[in-house]
Amino acid sequence: MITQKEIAEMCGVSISTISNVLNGKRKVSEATRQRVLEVVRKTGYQPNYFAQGMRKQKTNIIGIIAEDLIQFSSPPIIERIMAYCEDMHYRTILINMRMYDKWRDTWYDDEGKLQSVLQPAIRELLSIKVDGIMYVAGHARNVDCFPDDFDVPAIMVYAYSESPKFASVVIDDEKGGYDMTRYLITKGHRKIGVIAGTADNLHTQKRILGMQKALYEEQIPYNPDWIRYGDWKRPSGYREAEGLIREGVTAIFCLNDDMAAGVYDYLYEHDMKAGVDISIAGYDNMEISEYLKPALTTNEIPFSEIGIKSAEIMIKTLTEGYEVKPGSEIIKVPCRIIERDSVKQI
Amino acid sequence: MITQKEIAEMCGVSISTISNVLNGKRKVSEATRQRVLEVVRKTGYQPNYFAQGMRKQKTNIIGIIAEDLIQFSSPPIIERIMAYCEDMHYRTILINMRMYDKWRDTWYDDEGKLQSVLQPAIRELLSIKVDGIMYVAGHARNVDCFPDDFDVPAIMVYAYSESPKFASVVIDDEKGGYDMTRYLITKGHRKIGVIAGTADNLHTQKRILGMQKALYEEQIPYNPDWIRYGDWKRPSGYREAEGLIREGVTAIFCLNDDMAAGVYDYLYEHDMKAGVDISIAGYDNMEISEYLKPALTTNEIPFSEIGIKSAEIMIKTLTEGYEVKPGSEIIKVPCRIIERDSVKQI
DNA sequence: TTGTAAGCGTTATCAA
DNA sequence: TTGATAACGCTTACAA
Repeated sequence: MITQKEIAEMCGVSISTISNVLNGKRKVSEATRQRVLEVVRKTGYQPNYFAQGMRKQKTNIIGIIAEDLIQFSSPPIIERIMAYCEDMHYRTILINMRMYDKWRDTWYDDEGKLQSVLQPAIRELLSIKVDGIMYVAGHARNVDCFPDDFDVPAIMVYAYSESPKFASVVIDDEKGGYDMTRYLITKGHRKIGVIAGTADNLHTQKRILGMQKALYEEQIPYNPDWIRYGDWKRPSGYREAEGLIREGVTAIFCLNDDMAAGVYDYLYEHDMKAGVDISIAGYDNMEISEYLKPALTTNEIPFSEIGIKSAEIMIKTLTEGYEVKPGSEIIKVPCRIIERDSVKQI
Repeated sequence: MITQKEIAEMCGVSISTISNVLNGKRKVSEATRQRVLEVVRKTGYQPNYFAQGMRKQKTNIIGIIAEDLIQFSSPPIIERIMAYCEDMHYRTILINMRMYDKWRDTWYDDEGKLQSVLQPAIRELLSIKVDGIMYVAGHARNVDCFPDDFDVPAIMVYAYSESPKFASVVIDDEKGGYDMTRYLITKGHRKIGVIAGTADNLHTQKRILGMQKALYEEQIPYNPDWIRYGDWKRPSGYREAEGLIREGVTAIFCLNDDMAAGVYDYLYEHDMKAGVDISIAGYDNMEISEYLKPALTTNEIPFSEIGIKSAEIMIKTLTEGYEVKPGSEIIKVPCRIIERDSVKQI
């Protein structure tokens, strides 16, 4: 690999001149400048990464730690972060902790497991001297990720930072629950059942809170019997559908699309049809929601916006020394209802 | 950040002793060894990445260039590559070219566009001095990626390398087409329609070739009228379904699940049912295939195996100086038929 | 406008 | 068994 020294020899100038041309730091005569650039281009010179990193403080690299690349939320978020950083001339480096591969469903709230892979990941990024770290969670919860005295700018993406020192970018679950409930009410529904995720989950809690607000505003009593808890998976949707239908609800709001698909399974088996015999709404706008029949009305999660927003904050912090105001920096990105054919007007 | 020099001072030894303890290269008295390790642990010393990289030739990093992280094939392949490398104590660094984001569907065969982002990506990895490069394509085709005189071990994943100097790990499309056709024949079908992808696509061509072989073996004439070309997207499945059904085929083999979903759309509209009125088979085993009703019988693409296999070859090349035998190194990983409810016995 | 030289943190070579 | 020192490629302060 060609070095500045070799270029200097070829051009008959000193190596600092080469460096100066390349970085445009000092006045260099136009003639030598052209000559140098010509040789640089011809030889395909690339600065040695390590030498540069060693010399400078900044690396212009932003480290991304993903809990799990396989989670459906991760690729679109990371894609946008990378795109934004690229536009701003920052490089990114991705560390995939592969939590699911390592521990299946058992890691969410096991601090020990998380820390055992997180700490090496952070150390690795620090030794690479990244300018900032973005933690991309697999789902919303409080994550205790960075110590309070962490001296590298860091952002929590798609989850809440335990420490108020770090900004979080999350979806607005409460508004999401509120909006969908209002939508169902607008469609004439007053007996609305819910198939929620696990009860201890933040998404679950906030969405139900939003629902309560919408019901209250319309003076519709909140009926706890109509709130059933699943486990985010399809069979639990199937399982809870029966009871809810027996209760006589006219609409079922599933807190994710997968459980909504489970409800569809139940309906299919009992010769019923979403949007005809009963109304179904989902959450996530996963690919499958467009393939269910009738297509599922659902709440789209704005992964792109989450990625962009979080990258924006990071770059702003880096370039303008933008400081996170303790406690105030939780950016909530709203979801968007995608109206399809599974909710009928009654 | 603490350095070897500081540790040396703390221990009252020279810095080369520290280095030797850390790398276990030379005999060091047990006493000093313990003392050094103690201080290292207490201070949380981390070797400076850049200094190390500058000094050593090897970095133990494998670079992954992804055409597009958003392609559904990419995350599972990359996940397995990362897992395998991690097990073998190699680090990975991922560059996402984001081809789709940049050019939508227009980049597949536009060498100029590809090279304009590929070359910087390769240069970046070379300047990081990665030990090897794995190119993860978004779909199968011949890719002209590395020059013949490329001196870093490189592997083409999920596509064919233009140059025989580099190993390729691909799916066995011909066998996939063959297997599914045989399966349909076993189920009693002799009039089998195909909704293929674009005609110039390698997946398309090889799968149809496999089908021909299976038909020939059973002495069933190949009827070109029953081969229709779509564009891999759902509406094209819908579009081609009609003609094929009019032709009186008893089964339709769709070369991806998305087009099979299009056929389902057509059936749904015409009050027909897959697995009852006609048999449908897909390809890919995308998530949706399990959600279609009746669930779609399809051919699963072994992303995990592709990832593992390619990573294995890379590590083997690196550690054993394993050399690619020109022309002979195309690893074909078989697909696996996932039998569901969309194909009936006749 | 250009060149010289120090220094970043590590490893490797050689000498002690 | 240990220590001094050169070298890796680059940036930058200072000298010319």
